[in-house]
Amino acid sequence: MSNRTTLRDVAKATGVSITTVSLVLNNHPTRVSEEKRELIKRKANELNYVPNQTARSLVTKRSMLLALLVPDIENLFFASLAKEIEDECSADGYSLIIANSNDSKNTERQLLQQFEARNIDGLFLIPSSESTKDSTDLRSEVAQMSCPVVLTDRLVREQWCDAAGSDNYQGGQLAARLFVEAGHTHIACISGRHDNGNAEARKAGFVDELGKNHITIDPQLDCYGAYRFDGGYQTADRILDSGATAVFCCNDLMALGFSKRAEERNLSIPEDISLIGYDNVLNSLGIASNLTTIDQDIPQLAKSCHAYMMNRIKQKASKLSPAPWLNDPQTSLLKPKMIIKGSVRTIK
Amino acid sequence: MSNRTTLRDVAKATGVSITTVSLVLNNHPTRVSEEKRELIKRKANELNYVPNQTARSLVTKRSMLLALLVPDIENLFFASLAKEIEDECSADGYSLIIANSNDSKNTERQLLQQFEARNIDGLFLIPSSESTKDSTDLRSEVAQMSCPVVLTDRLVREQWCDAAGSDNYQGGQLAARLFVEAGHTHIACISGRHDNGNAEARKAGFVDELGKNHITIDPQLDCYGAYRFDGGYQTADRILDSGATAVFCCNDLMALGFSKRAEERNLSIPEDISLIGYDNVLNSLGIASNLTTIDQDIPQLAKSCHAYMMNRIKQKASKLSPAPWLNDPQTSLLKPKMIIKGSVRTIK
DNA sequence: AAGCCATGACAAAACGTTTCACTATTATGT
DNA sequence: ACATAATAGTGAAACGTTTTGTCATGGCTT
Repeated sequence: MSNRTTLRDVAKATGVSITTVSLVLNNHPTRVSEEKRELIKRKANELNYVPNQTARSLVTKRSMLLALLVPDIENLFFASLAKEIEDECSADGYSLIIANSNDSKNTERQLLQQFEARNIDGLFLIPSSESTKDSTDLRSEVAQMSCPVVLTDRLVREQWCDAAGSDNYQGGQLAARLFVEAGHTHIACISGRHDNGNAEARKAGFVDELGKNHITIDPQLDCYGAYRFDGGYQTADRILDSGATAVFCCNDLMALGFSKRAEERNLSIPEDISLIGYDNVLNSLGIASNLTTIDQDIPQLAKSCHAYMMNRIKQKASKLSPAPWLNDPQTSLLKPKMIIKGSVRTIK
Repeated sequence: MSNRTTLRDVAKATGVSITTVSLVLNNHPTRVSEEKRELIKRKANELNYVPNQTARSLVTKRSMLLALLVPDIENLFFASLAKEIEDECSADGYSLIIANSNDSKNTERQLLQQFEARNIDGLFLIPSSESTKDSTDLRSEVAQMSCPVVLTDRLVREQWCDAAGSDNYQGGQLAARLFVEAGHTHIACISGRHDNGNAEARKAGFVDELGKNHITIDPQLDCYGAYRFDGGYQTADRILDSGATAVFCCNDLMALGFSKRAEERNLSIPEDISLIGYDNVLNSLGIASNLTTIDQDIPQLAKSCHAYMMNRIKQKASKLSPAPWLNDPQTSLLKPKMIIKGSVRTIK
């Protein structure tokens, strides 16, 4: 509205200059008598003065606004990540714009422009699947931005800016090791054909680790599905008919679908077949489950990203080079954690 | 950063005034020769000029920024709503700030202030549970805002600003009617003790409609649980032991928990007991399910809210009264829709 | 030749802050 | 009594836009 209280109004009401009011309300170290100080604060309160962040941004060149670009806010993993990142940011006085790219490279590009126009102070970027496959376009778009960018969750092959994600390869290895230690040799895997690299890495780690133990996956049992309930449900029959004793699903929803089908066939987990999922997402969905799965520490991931961001923001304030956040890019890969529930049986 | 291209830069590069550049780039109807027009646009592009929305906001008094305050972004319902609202807004050139109140009245208040400071053009507000119960505080906070507010999804008893939600009472009635028509008379209900009024309304509609058909719910079978999987799972035994033939769960997750327990006891749905859920959320979660449930048309809800918002924004631009969006508040209640799957059996 | 209109373009104010450099007043030291 | 220093506070520029009112030019009408 037009009639919000401004510094000028407060100044007028207290009989001092705008400068003084500004100085006092921002608690700047300046010489103003205690009485005036009190008076100004009181009046500002009375008049319901709220500083105009827009005007402030214009002169300070800091908007106190960060942005998070997610491929799909309806995906619980991203929603949780968004929540955690927002918590981190607001603890530092920043607001967060959350926007959806719908995993489209095009929307992604448009949103980067929008963010730039809004003078955000930093961007947490979860690239679209397409951009993870070939990041050259994204890279040049990011280079045009005038604020730090931190690649979040989804890494790209080339390392050209700070990035924090989860070590999916190692997660796959963990799953493999658990199966091996439990004595399984006839093992299946359900992954997806098209993805952003994360699930791919899970499978690679799984397969490689099995290989180290001289176990190979029967190509018949190397299944692909959508990353949803159906993906597990539909491929279940093939695996259940094969006599495999263990299945690794590249995410929990597929594992849930798999177990549903197993149940329908009166097979039980883990008595008849062992199962490992990925993401540890079922409990957050409110679905009680005994699925052994692999957890990505989302709060920790948020912390890492946020830490990178704050560093770059500080650095930017001090340096003069054009895009200091593209120098010396850091990457951190969080260790995944096995969450042991009851879905893996030891074979003697 | 400091070195973004400004209007001045473009003006200098083309040898015209800042005014002219601004006029041309905004496609204002003004008299500028075609050659200059082209030249300006070309140069602006070359220099990668991006208008500074902050500066623009300061003078136009429109930030093109809307905000959405949700109680819990990790709740799929809100996540979907957020996505839909964002889509609506960005189609109009607005950006959306999504923030989490964690259902805390306190955080809610703080965020309202933040939004105000940022000169948002409008706020979609999903009140905290506490505020739905007693909205007097919220009301006065909203009255302090200088932008339109639209109450979203969660209504408050007093109608003091535009609001759009779903008719939960009617949803409960739908469930009751379906059971009645299917010939059920021994009916149970699982709801939650503490909520924001929405699930309460569902239950009230359910109970009232049953009453009209001279059916009452045995107090023994009027159960309360948390609004999660466990809520249904834990109360299941009591209901299953009672000989009830039908259960209405105030949300899908409780229904899922209930059916899990039933399955464990080798009872099947709907052969042994009929079940209705609420929210139609399982399929969006990627969980295939045969649960008959009640759907809230989220895209439509988003459209309604957005329509209210755009009207109020227009109105504000034209009127001079202090807070025109508090006059003549509109409320719209969307009709819920029964999604028939296979979880209700007809008793002959 | 004077008046008028259309065209093409611009200067300057305004938006609400922050911040730098500066002034006016009073107190202190000698 | 004078210089110096500390105290209390202010004026004005700057941030990058939008927008209003004005100006210069040249062609057309009378």
